[in-house]
Amino acid sequence: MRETVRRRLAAWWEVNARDLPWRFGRTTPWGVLVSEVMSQQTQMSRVVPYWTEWMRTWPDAAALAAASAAEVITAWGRLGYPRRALRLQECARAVAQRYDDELPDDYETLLSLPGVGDYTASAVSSFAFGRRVPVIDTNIRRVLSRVLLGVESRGGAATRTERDLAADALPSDVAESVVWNQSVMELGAVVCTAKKPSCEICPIAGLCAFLAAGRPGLGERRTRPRQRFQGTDRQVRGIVLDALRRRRTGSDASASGLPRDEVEALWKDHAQLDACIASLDDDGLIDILPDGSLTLPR
DNA sequence: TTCCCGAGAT
DNA sequence: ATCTCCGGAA
Repeated sequence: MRETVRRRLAAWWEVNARDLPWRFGRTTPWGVLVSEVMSQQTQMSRVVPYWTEWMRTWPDAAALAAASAAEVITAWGRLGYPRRALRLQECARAVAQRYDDELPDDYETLLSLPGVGDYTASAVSSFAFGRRVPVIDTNIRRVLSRVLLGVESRGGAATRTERDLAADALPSDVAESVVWNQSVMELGAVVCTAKKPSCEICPIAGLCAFLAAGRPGLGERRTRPRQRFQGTDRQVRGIVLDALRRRRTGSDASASGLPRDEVEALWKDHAQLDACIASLDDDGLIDILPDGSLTLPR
């Protein structure tokens, strides 16, 4: 049964895998790690152009380690969650210094790197190094839960049940385990999507417990109610950082920072603006100069 | 509104 | 276990 699922997904993967530039051995393990970090909570379609330009600029960890924070934050552009960019650079420095610019290949060591959590450590270990490791992301949780258990996965952190399921379902053959991880994840991203799964074109529809059960609970809210974006600190931080990025790339290149009055014009609520500036400073995403003007970090 | 190949702090 | 980090698009 599961063997049939595995075989059909592997065949489907051969034909339908998206041709992403970091797949099929066309980049280094470091390139795979960069793609995984950029992909955290971000759609692939948005990642591809950023990844391509990023890897052209900084082909390996040592190159990224030597860049300035301002360059890194600017190159991150509008990918979102810019702290990822700083952590990726911290990661690059750790790899360059501790591991002689060679990315470690085991889960535990990868997990110890900045910006690398459970998902990224297992994904890099599996996809870049061909290790047999269960990968658990939102897609794999959803697909395995639907196909094998017939129920929707819940939002939030992965449950013990889901971890056990992913470990149990992983093919014992090493090469097959890598294709399994990639094909299950890809199916979740392209076919077995959260809101409108395309069961009519799914290669394992006939084997799916969720479809057989009438897709119970499809479309129910799985995650906790999201914080509205308008008016949040996230929006304000984004506005401030975008202003600094655009100023840096503009012809009005800054030996000095963005003047205080121009900063205050970015957002009406100055209490919130000040709090956001303080948090950006805490995160190391901006520098506050003595005159109160702002710049990207040196 | 929800989701997107999550991580880190509390 | 829950919260906060961006931004784009369905």
